Amino acid sequence: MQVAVIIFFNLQITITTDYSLTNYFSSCFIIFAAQKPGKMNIEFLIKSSVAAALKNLYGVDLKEESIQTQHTRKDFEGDITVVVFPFTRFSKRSPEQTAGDLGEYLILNVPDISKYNVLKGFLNLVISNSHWVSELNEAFEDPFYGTTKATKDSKLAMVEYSSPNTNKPLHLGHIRNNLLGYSISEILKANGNNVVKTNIVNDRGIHICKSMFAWMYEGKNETPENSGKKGDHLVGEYYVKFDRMYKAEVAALMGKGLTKEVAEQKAPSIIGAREMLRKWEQDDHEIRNLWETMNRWVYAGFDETYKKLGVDFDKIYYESETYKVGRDEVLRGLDEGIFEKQDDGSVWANLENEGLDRKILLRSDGTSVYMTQDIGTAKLRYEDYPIDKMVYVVGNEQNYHFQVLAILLDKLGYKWGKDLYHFSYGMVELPQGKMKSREGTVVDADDLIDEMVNVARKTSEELGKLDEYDDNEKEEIYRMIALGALKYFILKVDPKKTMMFNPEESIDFNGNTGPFIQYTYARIQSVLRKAKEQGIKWGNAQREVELREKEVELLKKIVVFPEVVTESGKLFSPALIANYCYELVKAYNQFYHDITILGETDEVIRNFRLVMTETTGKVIQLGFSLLGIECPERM
RNA sequence: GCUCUCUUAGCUCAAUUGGAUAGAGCAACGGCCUUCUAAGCCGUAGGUUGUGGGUUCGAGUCCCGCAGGGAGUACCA
Repeated sequence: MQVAVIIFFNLQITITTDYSLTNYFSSCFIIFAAQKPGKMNIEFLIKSSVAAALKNLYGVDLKEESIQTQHTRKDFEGDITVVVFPFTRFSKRSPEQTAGDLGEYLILNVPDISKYNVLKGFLNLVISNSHWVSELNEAFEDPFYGTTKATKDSKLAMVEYSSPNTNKPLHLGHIRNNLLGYSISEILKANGNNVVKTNIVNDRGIHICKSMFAWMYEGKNETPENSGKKGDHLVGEYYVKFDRMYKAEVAALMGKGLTKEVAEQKAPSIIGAREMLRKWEQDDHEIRNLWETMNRWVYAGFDETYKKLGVDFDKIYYESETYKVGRDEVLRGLDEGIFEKQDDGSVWANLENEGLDRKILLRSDGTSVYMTQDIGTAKLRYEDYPIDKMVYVVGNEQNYHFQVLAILLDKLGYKWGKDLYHFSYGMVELPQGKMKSREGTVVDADDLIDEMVNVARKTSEELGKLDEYDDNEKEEIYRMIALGALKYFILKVDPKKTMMFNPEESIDFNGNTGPFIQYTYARIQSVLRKAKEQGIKWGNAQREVELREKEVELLKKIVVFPEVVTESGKLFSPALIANYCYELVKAYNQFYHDITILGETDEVIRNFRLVMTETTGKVIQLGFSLLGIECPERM
């Protein structure tokens, strides 16, 4: 039986006036996976034994959580290290002596500890091989090793990601968002949560009106069908055309002596687009039809890109369906005196008491802004689902927006308002700096994926390992490798950090890359295939098998996988999974290089190596599935 | 201006959240395929963790100052 207890820490109650980011958005979705009864995790066992030792030796009561352990560094002998500095105040002895006391106690009381040594204030414990082997057997037997299945009663997390505007195609920035959103969802699932993946499509607003305006004036009835262009790209072209038109008009007006500010308001194209937005909100037939048509083109394009990326959604919200709910909420807030109306008719929230500025909620012409619809969307979602945790995967440029959103929802009386979690990730930069559509430096998602596939094809053909496959199978493998490279490259870096994407260097398949890890997986499958061909059968390893150093290292890497899954769930970090997979694979390749598997004549040892090989493959696949990366059987 | 944030090897990133001698990959140089997939393995070289102080048994990590990047502060989304 497997039990998972999930506890939500609500960190905001203590402070009433401080609305700083840390209070709202520090990771407050903390998961505790309970130990399986009878199968005590070794670190926990050591912690409780240390606690008992401290009580016994020095008469102090310390909780297990306050005892620090870590994996012993490679340069020292041992597997698990207890940090004893904090205990010297109780022992009134030197760190070395204290560590020695504890070591003696542990070796007498914990059978799985075979040796210990002391260095300064560090007590290094050597765990017996038989313990590691029995953990390996558990991993070997469990097809979902390291993960916890959700039940009907598990907590429900809703994860919003992607959230495109419908006026232009997806680019590199969206790719990071989509990969993070998908991966975070998988990681939360693996930690025993129910997850609803959702997408809010920003299908209405001034941006799409700009594309519509340009299409009406310059479009000549161009459609995806008659032009052969992908729908989202076509609409994006008109957005760019609008921008050019607008810039030219502003320049012309400034030439006539208007100031920049006035010219920007008086340009005919922007007035036209605004008029379209106003008509749209009034349900004008002609405008609505054009809007529907152009959005339909865009969705067809997006679907293609999502499919290529391998991401999906359980529930899609459209801003056009939620903004009214938001507007009603704002008007209710106005009635209740939470918000205020300015003379020109615009509605504002005054957040000066919270240390922030005033924020507009409705324009003077009555139309909604981004914030308005986000209020409505949030309300609808909580009506539609019994959400325990709402996660927004949105770039850190919107930190302020989400800080304000949480406060507004709180002011509107929603108790969950302050529990919204903004999973704030860093921007993607190019060697030339930020991506700018006007300067043509945007890396288009479709182009990038196609380019990655081309490189994968070329590399694979040079290596010539897939020659006996037919073309369809080959293309499928090229696709897996290309996406493996792209996804791993992006997910291996800490989501919070700004990352650099160099299109040339990112298309590398050697070293710390997705294809290297996929390659190791393929290699493992090859060994297992050969074993089967030779009629070899393998099963649970014998506990008393003799182990070589590379084997122990690999073994220890395999069995920390569950810990990594838990940690990545707590920290919302696919990067932890990615970096773990790399370390695991590195350990496997060293083992593979130095030690024969099928060539081993001692059947007990050969069996152990096969169990370890198969389990490594499984863990790679499980880990990569949390990143949304597939593993080919051959490459 | 104000708020937030970042700065680790030539480049791209790690560092078990305050622990031991700061690690990988790429790039450079040298070695290993008659043996389970060389998209691999091994080695050499590369660092005053931007800078100055502070906190303590211990700081890349926490606090304060300075320098330099980035983001936000819109009737944009």
